[in-house]
Formats: sequence, structure tokens, C-alpha cells
Amino acid sequence: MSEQPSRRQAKKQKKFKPKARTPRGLRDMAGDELRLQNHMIATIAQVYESYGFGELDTSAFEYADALGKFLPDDDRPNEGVFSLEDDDGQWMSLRYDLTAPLARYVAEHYDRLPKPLRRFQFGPVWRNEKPGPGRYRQFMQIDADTVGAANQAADAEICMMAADCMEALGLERGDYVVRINNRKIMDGLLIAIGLDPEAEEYETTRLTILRAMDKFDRLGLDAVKALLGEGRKDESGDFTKGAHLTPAQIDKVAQMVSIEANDRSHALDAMAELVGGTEIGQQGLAELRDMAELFTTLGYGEDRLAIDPSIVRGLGYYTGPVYEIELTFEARDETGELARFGSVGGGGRYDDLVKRFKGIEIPATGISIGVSRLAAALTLLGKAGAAEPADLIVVTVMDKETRPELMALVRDLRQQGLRAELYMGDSAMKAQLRYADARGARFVVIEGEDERAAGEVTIKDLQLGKEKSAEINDNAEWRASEHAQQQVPKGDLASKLIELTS
RNA sequence: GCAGCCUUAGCUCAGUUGGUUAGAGCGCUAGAUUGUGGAUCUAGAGGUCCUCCGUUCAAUCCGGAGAGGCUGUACCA
Repeated sequence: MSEQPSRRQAKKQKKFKPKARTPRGLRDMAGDELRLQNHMIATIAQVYESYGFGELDTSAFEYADALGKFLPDDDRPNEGVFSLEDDDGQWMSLRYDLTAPLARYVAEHYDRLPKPLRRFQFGPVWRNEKPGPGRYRQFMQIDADTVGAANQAADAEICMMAADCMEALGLERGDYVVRINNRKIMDGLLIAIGLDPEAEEYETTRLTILRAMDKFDRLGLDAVKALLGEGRKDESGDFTKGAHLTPAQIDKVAQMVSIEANDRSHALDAMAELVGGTEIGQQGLAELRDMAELFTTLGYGEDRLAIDPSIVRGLGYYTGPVYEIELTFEARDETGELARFGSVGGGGRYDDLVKRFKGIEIPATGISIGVSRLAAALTLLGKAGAAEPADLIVVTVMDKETRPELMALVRDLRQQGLRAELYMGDSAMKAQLRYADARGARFVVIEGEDERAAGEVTIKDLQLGKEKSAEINDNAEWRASEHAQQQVPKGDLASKLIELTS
């Protein structure tokens, strides 16, 4: 280093203040938003519990090999996951969903668990990918799974429970729909159009086709056709390569995604024609028919549970029925933009997941609901009715020597069932009022010299005062006004507050 | 991941043809108006001008690289 540090160096040495900010794609949650999230979790958990599911909590970290990766064509292995190396050299990763930890848990404790196992779990999951508006790298999921049941009653039950959850949260019938498909039908379709499952490039082609079908909802039929053929160029000029199917093959796949989903039996018939006589396709159809029959028997209509051949639901590990919960209403957000919410959760049957650990096939089916997006939707719908906490009472401190007595006063208020706190700062009266206002307090209790001499306290109603102040422009008038307050004998404070609160 | 645009105070933004001490509004903190949230007045705090490297006597400004943000797209277990 030179004798005379440059200005840049001098500047650099001056301060080393860290910048206070949340990491990219992560966020803090407080107040109404947090209360809503807790309320939603409690509501959904109650539905899950009423179906007999029992709660499980697992660690945020899992060994990386236990989480595994499920996309065979993934050209970026191990991306999307937060990982770190433990001091024993083993790699651990933050869970990216709650299903992989469940598979590990089942495999680890298989012998002592009741089968079928019905467990629900909620908690944050982490994904190391590009965040976007309303899309974070940590978010809350709440899952329910049945492990060890191979029949379609287990799948059907989960779909019906998903519908029940939406209504428990206050959504009206028609504001949501659970769309259901079956992986086996799609595999049957691919065989029916002449693809060879033994061919080397089959997996890649299959994924490309499934991805294309998945986009039907968002991009429409023409885009799907382009993606099935040569590929598609989007508005930014970016090119997505296609599946290179023949026009005849494209036509069949297009027919499949275009099937109207309004009527379950018609949808099933139309699907049956397209999968032809393929064994796997027939199997998938039979499974869907079983489910549809249960829906009808139990009175779950087409408006709540629909068969939809364009549902693909991820690509990794699903082996049978797949389903997605979709919000069907539109609403305007703060900026007046039309917001569509689309999928808020989904799931399906994954019969191979535990096999990775145990070597034996253990059938499983389950659902995952994303709490954050649902919360945003409920807020815009005005259905975010999480219970408000009780009215807050802030007791101000006029003379610091009286603090012990005032603490006893707020303790007495609390013992009477009121929500009360003593101002814990050291600032003057005005700041204490501002504090109460910022906290959203309903009442302020003041005991100054005058009151103490009279054995009284002043109760100030901040809500009332705010309404009054709207009509006052002049400062003198403001000062002369009563400030929406009253004086009561100190002994009557609790009962008076209870009276005012109710 | 790819493409385009962007980055100066907590927020919204000025500004410097490269030159001593970088500004406004709002917000925040405190004081005044008898001991009361609004209004008014006064004062104050708050800045690595995104980061690093280079060019220069001198860089917030010019050049290069990188990071972060926004939008679209891809991926989404």
C-alpha cells in the first residue's frame, strides 16, 4: 500500500456498514399477511385432520442423495436446490418439497408405521431458482399423503378433500375446480400415435410432448401444435424446440388436449377413443372411471372435480392419477391489472418414490397446496377473513417513577382478559400517542398528575378521535376538542374498557 | 438458463461538459404550540451516487467486467 492512499481507498476504509436487506427472492412476513397464512394453515390442517390424517414434521435439511433428482433429461443437475457440505463431507440440501422427505421418513421407519400411513405436513420449502413477482425462493406448502394404498379410492379421497379445503377457506363453488388426469392415459396416447417406448430418444420426446400439452391452458392450441412439431418462437424471439411429431401425430395429441372437460363421462369416452387399445391407456381409463364413480356417489359435481386431459402436473415421479387445484375467478390487483391465479396446488400418485430407498414398491398418493398464492388470491377476493386480534390498549407513562404502579395496572387489565401493554420507551407524550397510533391501538390510557390526584385515569378512544379530527382544520379547535376521551375512577378502568370493547 | 431495459437517501426522483461540502418532495426522529395521534413551524438523522478493475492530477459521471432489479421466455420436483 502506498504512503498516500488514494481517495478511493480512503473512502473504502471509512465505513464498512453492511446493507440491511433481505436476500434475493426471500422476504419477511408480518402483521395481517402472517396472520392470514397462519389462519389458512390452521383451516386446511383441520380439514386434513378431520379426514384422519396425522401431523408429521421433518427437518428442513435432508441428505442430498435422499432428496435425489427426478428429471432424467435435466441438463443442469443439482440446480434448483440449496446445498451445503457438512463437516463430515456429506452434502445436505434444503428440502424443495414435502414429498421427498416423506418418502425418506416412510423408508426409514417402515416397519413400525401403520399401513396405509396417512400423514399431513406443512412447512417452508426452498427452491434455488429465479424469483419473480409473487414467486419466492422460500414458500409454504401444506401436504397430505396416503402411503401404502394402491386403489383409486385413496386418489379420489384426496381430490374431494382438496375441494373441501377450498370451501373451508371461504371460496364459493365455481371459484375453484380440481382438474384430474392420469399419466397412464398419456403414455397410452403416445403408444397409440406410434412412438416406441423402447426407443432411445423416447424419454426426451415424451417430456417435450407432456410439456407442450401442459401449456394448452396458457398458450392455446396453436402454440401446443407448434411445440409438438418444429418448435415455437415467442414474442421475445426466443425459440423453444419442438417434439418433431408428424402432422397426423400432432393432430391426435391436439385432439386429446382439446377435449371439453365439462362432463366427466363424455371426457372419458373421448379419451378412450384416442388411446385406442393400448394396455396402459386402458388401465389409466379404468382408474379414472373408478374415481369418477366415487365422485358421483359422494355427490361431488362436475363443477368441483373435472376430468381434464391437458393436466400434466410436473414431470418427475407421478405414475397414475394427477390433479391440480385451479382458481377459476379473475380479480383486479392493487394496480388494476387483471390477475389470474391458476394453479394453487396439485398432486398425484407416485408409486416408485419409496422404492428408491427400500427396493420394494410402495404405492402412494398425495396433494400439496401452496399457501402463498392462495393467500394472495383470497386477499383479492376479500375472503381473507383471518380473525383480528383483540383491541389493543396502550398505557402511557407520564412520570417514570410511576412505572411500577402502571405495570401493575396493565397486569390487572390482562388478568381481566384485556390485551394491554405499557409503553416501554422513554419518549414524551406526543411520541407515545404516535406509537399507539402506529400500533393500531384502539385505546390509550393516561394517568398524569391531575388524574392521580383525583384517583382517576383518562381513556382515549383513538378510532373515535380519528373520525373527529377529520372535521377539524384549525389547531386551536383541535386543542380545545375533547380528543374523544373520558375520565373514569381508576378502579373502574377494566370494567369500563370491557364495556367499550364489546 | 436466454433476451431487452434499468441501478443516486427508507420511498419517488433531480443533478454533475470529470473538479472542494451530491440535492428536492414524501417518510423518519426530536423540539415548539399547557399533558394528546391530525395541521403548522423549527431542527436533526439518513448516501461506498450498485460493486470491482481500468483510464486520469482528479471518476457518481468515461471504458471493461460483475452483481442486483424489472419485463418477456424457458424450467418448475
